[in-house]
Amino acid sequence: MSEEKHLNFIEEIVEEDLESGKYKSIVTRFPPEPNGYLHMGHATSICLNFGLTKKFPGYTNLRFDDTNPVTEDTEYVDSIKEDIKWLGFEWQNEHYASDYFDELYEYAVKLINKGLAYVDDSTSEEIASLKGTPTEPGKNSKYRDRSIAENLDLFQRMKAGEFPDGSKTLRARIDMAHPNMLMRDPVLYRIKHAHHHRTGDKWCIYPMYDFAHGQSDSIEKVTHSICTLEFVPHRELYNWLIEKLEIYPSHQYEFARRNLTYTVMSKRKLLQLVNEKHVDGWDDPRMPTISGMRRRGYTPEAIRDFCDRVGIAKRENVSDVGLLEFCVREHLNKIALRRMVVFDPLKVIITNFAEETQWLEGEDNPEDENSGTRKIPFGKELYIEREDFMENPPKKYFRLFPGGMVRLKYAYIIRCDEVVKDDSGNVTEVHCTYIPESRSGHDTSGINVKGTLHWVEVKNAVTAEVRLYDRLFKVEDPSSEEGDFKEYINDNSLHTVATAFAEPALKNARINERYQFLRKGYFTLDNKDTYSRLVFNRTVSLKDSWKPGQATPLKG
RNA sequence: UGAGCUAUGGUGUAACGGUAGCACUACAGAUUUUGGUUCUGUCUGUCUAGGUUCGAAUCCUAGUAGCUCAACCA
Repeated sequence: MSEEKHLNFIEEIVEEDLESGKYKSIVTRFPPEPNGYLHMGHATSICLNFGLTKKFPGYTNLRFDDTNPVTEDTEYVDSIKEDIKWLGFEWQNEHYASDYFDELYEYAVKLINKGLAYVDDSTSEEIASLKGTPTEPGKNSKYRDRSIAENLDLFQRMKAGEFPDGSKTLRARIDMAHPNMLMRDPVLYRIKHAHHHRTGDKWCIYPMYDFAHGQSDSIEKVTHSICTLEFVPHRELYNWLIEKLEIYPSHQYEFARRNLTYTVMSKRKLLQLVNEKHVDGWDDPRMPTISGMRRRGYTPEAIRDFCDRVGIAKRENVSDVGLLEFCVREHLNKIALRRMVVFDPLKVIITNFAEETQWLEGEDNPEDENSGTRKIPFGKELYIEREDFMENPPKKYFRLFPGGMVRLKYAYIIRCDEVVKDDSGNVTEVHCTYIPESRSGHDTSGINVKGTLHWVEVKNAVTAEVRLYDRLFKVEDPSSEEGDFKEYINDNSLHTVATAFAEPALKNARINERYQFLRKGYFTLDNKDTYSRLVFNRTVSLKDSWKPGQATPLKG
């Protein structure tokens, strides 16, 4: 009884409808248009629609809203299906609005017969100018009062291909003075002699969104048709058509689309980024697309968790991408294999260590009792991170400095004895001694050090390319800034480390496996560019709460 | 100058006439062989003005602000 259920407003509606007996079970649908790739905004909708029928009895369909053949393609159909599956959802039925073209045509004839639709010969410019404006009523088209017989004949001939593109439309006959502009005799059908990805050349007239979406919902007996806020004005037309057509009454509900800080979310803008080569493609790891996030190493669990935490409401919002990153870190912390990789090497010579390599053991994941261990080579010559050494450290510097001691993770405590520099004063090598009694797990030295560093043995190191991603934009909300959103692109959103040095266990890295490079962040193998070499994408950095002091950093 | 939608900390979201809560962020501390993780604590909020009520974030009225609508796109 003490269970807390923070239902969002749509779940509340569903719960009421179920409790009142209006429905025994519900039907929802995810209705993408196959003209682009899915992004984080779609993920919200997917989680909502599919989540509803996980929480309540019923099922969810996948339906492609493919009513505009000139922009749509099977390539997108395939990617959309892959993305939904990857996110972890299964649809009950796979439908296409184009499957209903025959029924839709009959619906149109029915409307004509009721005197509720007419064929208009006006050009699109004429239709636009007679439409009025939000503050002024529109005017009737001179074709508005054609006889039913003439409309029937004309519409049939439109279908038969007798007229060229754009020469005629079928319009609903509602009210040109209606305060809702969508009710001012909306276009229902237009002529397009275009090849459709599924129906081929069968049709040369295609229904508009408003004459396909709601009707498809109705045909599929969708109970709760959920869409975003910009469709609110369409609801009146949605209901009008269902009423006049006397078909199954699906109901439309609207929620606010999800925006994320430091990115853009409209298909149009994402397409621009792709076309103008600001990114590497739809699946560039910096893109907020599902495929981009997948390539970057985000997990479906993390994305679903994010959608849950962020919730659903009706007000405009821009969610903090930091929360998404939090969800990603939280999941990855539990599953990622720990490995050591040095990005910017500084050579360390352990002067009192033997020539032979010693193989040490390291746990794969301290957060997971069931995870295994791997062997790590330790030797006389090591690499540490250049930024982990400072000749003149600030206060509270836990890392290595002359005379200072640190632990090398999984290995020994070392003390820095000597710094070797080149002619221009850059540090080229650090000479250290190790404390033999300080081996990890067998430490009897009694020495306590503050810092623990990651490292890689030179002799057995494997090389890898590492790609470090940052936010795609410099400002939180590029779309709301002055001027073009592309002016705010972050030029440093990708930093490539051409040659990083990794411990040998990473030779066997597998696509889809997640790694935590100790003290560096979470990484995964790139799913495209890894053929003969290792390429890692940084999924997200580790949280870093250390604020460097005022001392000057090591140069070089 | 029409119609519609929305206003709760920095962000997102609860509270359904009865103690404004949760999460992220930020900050402080504890623990730590990752300056990670974990744990503890702190800061910050009901758009404005009236009204109804014993009591209002919630209901009413009027403002204000933001968003949407004039594609043969979805």
